[in-house]
Amino acid sequence: MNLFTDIHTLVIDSLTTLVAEGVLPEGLDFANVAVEPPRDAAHGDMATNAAMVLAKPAKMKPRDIATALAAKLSDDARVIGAEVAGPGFLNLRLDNSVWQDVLGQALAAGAKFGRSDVGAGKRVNVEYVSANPTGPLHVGHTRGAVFGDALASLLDFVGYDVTREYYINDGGAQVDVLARSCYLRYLEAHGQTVEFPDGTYPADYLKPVGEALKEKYGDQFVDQPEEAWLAEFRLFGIEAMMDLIREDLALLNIEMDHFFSEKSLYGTGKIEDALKRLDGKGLIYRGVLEPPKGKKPDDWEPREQTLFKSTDHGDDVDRAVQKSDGAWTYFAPDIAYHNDKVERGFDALINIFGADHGGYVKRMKAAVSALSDGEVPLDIKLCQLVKLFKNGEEFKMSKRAGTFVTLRDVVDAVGADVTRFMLLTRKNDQGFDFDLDKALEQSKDNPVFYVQYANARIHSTLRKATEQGIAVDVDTLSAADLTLLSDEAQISVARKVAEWPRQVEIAARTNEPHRVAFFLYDLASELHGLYHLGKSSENLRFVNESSQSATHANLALARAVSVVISAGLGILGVKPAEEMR
RNA sequence: GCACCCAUAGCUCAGCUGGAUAGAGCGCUGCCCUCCGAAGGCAGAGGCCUCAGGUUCGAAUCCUGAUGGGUGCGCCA
Repeated sequence: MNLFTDIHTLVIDSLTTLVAEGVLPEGLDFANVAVEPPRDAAHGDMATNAAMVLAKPAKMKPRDIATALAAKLSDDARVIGAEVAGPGFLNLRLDNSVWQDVLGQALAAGAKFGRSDVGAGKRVNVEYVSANPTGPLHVGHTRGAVFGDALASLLDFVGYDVTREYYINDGGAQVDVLARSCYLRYLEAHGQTVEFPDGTYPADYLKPVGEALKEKYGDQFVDQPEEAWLAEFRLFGIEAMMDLIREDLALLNIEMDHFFSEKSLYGTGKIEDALKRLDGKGLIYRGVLEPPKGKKPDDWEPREQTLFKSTDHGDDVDRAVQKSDGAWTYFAPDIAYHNDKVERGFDALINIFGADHGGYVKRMKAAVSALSDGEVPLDIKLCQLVKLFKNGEEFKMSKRAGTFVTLRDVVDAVGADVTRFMLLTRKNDQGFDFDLDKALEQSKDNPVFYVQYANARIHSTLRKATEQGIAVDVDTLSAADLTLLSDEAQISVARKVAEWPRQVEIAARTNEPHRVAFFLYDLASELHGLYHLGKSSENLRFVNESSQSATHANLALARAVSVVISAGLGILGVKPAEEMR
């Protein structure tokens, strides 16, 4: 299915034969032998570095190895040229039929084209968003939400068994603050004038919660002390906020498989169990932490508390799991939560954090490493900050000034598809300036539009063909004589299509969905280019009046491109457009 | 003070885990609609990949150290 792995296999087989024949010495390690598309198409279709990698261990000249390998590879029908170049590269030229075959495969596989089993059904847990249940999602959360979701889809595409998970921080002091803020709105709903002291949330989105509380409880808590209503209001508030958050996620078509409650870890022995597990490995001890350097802690005094020896697993300092008064730190339930993930049997864990949580990476990795004895890898992807721009000016976020830019604001402004694509057209660890005006522009400057346009063009062409009485269904196109696609421009597009399975694999291996977005842009560019060549040469026109068989072949090519664009956009969570409006 | 991330064209960014002459969009200079959507295409100019060392056949990519920017850093959440 993946042409590159096929050729890689061919190269390795040929090398093995050369060893058997005594041309190459025994015991060579072929692990570093790579087969890649050369950067410059003039160098051929594929290139291998085998000769250079093996030259030293084999104690031979690279060019001698390359020459021997070239002779072997030329025996394969697919290889029509093998040239030694530069320091010892071996450039392979493949028969056009190779690319034409791939198009046939793409049409036959449809939406499945590019899927693979490299994930081997391994269970991966992708935790993302995990915003505190104290309000709607804002721009900062949006990037992590989109990134995590696309990554999950990507991993699913290459054969992992993926669980999308959200950790609800409903156990700490911030939900008490929420409860108090809800109470103030509740009083307000009863006609009182309220003020929001420091340490409460004055936000408008709690007004309806206040109303709902009034609806539910009437005035029974109006003059009551905090103990009377805190627990109830907290529960109610969290539920309301999670509803809000779920709605926000739905705006971006994100649906979680599992919501995990921090609260469920308390009073159930889960935290104790997790720490016992660490203790059993000798990683829990009583001790005193060094004061933090740099900042001048005015109220610092050394106190003995329970610590996790995270330095044994790569952290810079050991971390407290229990405060000196015996209460759990924030880290303790986090350990328990990840212990739970390990116990649920996941083969790999991925967490998506905002840049502001960069400081927790080491300790979380240390915890998972310790809990799973290094068996379960935890990859943490940090999403850097998003700055919003409109009319060339930056939108500053400030809760106090009330300029709180929500996820909903962004989606309202540019739509879910644009939001998703734009945020994914960037490496996660790169900061992002999101220009809302540009995102709405319908031009080449806007990658979403450009890719969508390519797909719409294909469908427009297919519609046009249908109007002319030409059959464009998949069966007809699959039966087309693809050998007619022999022009370099057509083969070039086919090459790009053939690259898709490889690109998804790379993207999945590196946990980098942005690679998919960039690939789609390139593919769209190929398509636009070929389309315009049709203006000058008739046989490159998708609909060719003088030859029905050429038309079918061209439309097969176009449809194969569409198949890949649809699949790629599917991974990114963007709906492929069949026409532009 | 410490940790993590980033530094590539005037601007915004890619660069397939070490490969050949470092790519794309915008902007700039030109060209291309009697034609399946010009909402596009083609071409040109533009680079000491921040700097200095190191590793090797080979470095934008890996290591060390600077410099500049970002994000964090107690028993907070």
